[in-house]
Amino acid sequence: MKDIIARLKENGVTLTPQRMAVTEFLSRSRNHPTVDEIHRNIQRRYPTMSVATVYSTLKLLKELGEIQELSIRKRGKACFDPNPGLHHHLLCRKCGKILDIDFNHPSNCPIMAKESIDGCKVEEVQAYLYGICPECLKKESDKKG
Amino acid sequence: MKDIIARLKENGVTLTPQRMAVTEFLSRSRNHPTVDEIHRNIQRRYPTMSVATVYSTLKLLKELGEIQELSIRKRGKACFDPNPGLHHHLLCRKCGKILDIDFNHPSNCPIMAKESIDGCKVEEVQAYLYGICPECLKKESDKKG
DNA sequence: ATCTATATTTATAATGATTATAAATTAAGA
DNA sequence: TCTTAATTTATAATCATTATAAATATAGAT
Ligand SMILES: [Mn+2]
Ligand SMILES: [Mn+2]
Ligand SMILES: [Zn+2]
Ligand SMILES: [Zn+2]
Repeated sequence: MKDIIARLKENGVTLTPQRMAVTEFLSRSRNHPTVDEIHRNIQRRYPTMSVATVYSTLKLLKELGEIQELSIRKRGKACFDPNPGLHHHLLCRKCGKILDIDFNHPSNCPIMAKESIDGCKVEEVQAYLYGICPECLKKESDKKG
Repeated sequence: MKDIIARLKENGVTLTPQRMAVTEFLSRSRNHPTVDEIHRNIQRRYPTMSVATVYSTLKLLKELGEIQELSIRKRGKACFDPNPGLHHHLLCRKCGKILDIDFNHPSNCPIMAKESIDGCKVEEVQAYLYGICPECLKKESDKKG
């Protein structure tokens, strides 16, 4: 958190209260919030906060490599990940939660090698899995006995 | 092609000229066309073809597992893949082409194992890579000498 | 072949997340 | 404090997709 703020300053970013609020909210976040969720949460303490500013701040943070954007909800809202590092995600079809999928060794997953695949230069990877999360699987098996 | 038609019949699908046209166009396709591209191409021979029917036919083919939909162009148009089997894709940032990325052995890529990862039941996988295709890489290196 | 009920297609409007715009406000530096 | 540039805000525009309802086509029965 402190780090992000420091890096933003280094990059000459004006640290407005709105930008601080978005950055702070995201870095606290353990899930992958949407623009709406971010906006609503900040508005509770900062009623004049506009959704346009949330968009612009997220764009800024993304361009600086501090966060990443996920398009896992195909035509739905984008979600934002305070962790910009390469990892995969699973969208649970029962509860809608988005889980981090980490292959403990990047070497286990060839698309995490980045660099070059099939003669293509690979600059970004988004791997989206769709299925059912452990919690929902448990609920299902409990119901069935 | 003949196979798809046969399977559609088996599933009790009414084979209208419009549905035939979409199915035929897709199965001929070696790339990953958008709704627009499909519509425009069919309209040349079938001027009354509506875009709504392209949408509805694609939905049908997808539900029957004959094609798959890609959301690799994040907030842009969806593209459709006549090959419903699991494989990855790369979107070239220079030319916009979408390439198939095939790891020759599915065992090389753990997210192709499907079944279960990290206690999650995995039902679908979409791996989107972003970068530069071999053709565009060549053009770049040619320019530089 | 004709009729009828059902399914499909078509044109059109509605949706909804995101982006663009321009006026109002704020921040930074002189 | 004053001035200029950057940022925020409210609002409108965009655009792929989905919903709707009337028109048309299909399939099965007569
Ligand atoms: Mn994540
Ligand atoms: Mn493909
Ligand atoms: Zn779940
Ligand atoms: Zn290319």
